[in-house]
Amino acid sequence: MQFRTPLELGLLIRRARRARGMTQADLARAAGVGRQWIVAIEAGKPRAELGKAFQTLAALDLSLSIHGEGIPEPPSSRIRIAVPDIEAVVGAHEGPES
Amino acid sequence: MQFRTPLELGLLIRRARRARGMTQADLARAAGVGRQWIVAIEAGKPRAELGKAFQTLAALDLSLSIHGEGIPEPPSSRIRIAVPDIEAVVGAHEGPES
DNA sequence: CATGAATGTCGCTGATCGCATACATTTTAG
DNA sequence: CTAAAATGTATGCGATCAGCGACATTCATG
Repeated sequence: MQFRTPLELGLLIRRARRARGMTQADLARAAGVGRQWIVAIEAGKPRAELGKAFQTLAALDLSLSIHGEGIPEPPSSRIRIAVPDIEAVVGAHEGPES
Repeated sequence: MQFRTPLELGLLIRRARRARGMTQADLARAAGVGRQWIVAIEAGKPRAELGKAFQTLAALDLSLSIHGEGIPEPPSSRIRIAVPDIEAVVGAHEGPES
């Protein structure tokens, strides 16, 4: 699921929290922040602390990923293809040289 | 590329910035923040403003995604399989009933 | 409808923010 | 090596934060 604003992040946090049957107070305790802060982040507060956002995502067992120019791709998505040495293959069919 | 801390985010921002040949001042201007803030975020400052982080990612044309319990998957990754109506299939081979 | 839980809001406080400017240090070119 | 550019650091400033406690409001559920 892609997102690009604090508001979208807040809505996603809320969905995930509810999917786990947690109250704002529960999540606040689990993330080590004030309940008020959860209220704010779910409402999309743009000036909230970045670090607490990470703590909250961790408390919800959510993982973030980023991608774009200059960001390495995970190896799992990089398909490795064995490229044969053409000369060697051809040579094998022609028998030893000269 | 997955990440879970402000420091990792900072390093990724730095890599993306350099991949684009931008200086911190360039990025600061593009993202609408002070150069000092770029220095801080790249260093992993945990109390930086969430909103400015989004602005910065946008300025670098980077996109964020999140996943975990309670987060909807993008439709493109959901493979749709047509499930045949077994009764109907069997019936077609047996001819009309009774 | 009644009640308790969950959620949103207010005012207060000490702490921190982010910007600007100036300066120090490191890196990059010539 | 030297000069310029890029990056990191320090100080001062007004503005905002996040937590707390107390309420107000909305949501469930019987």
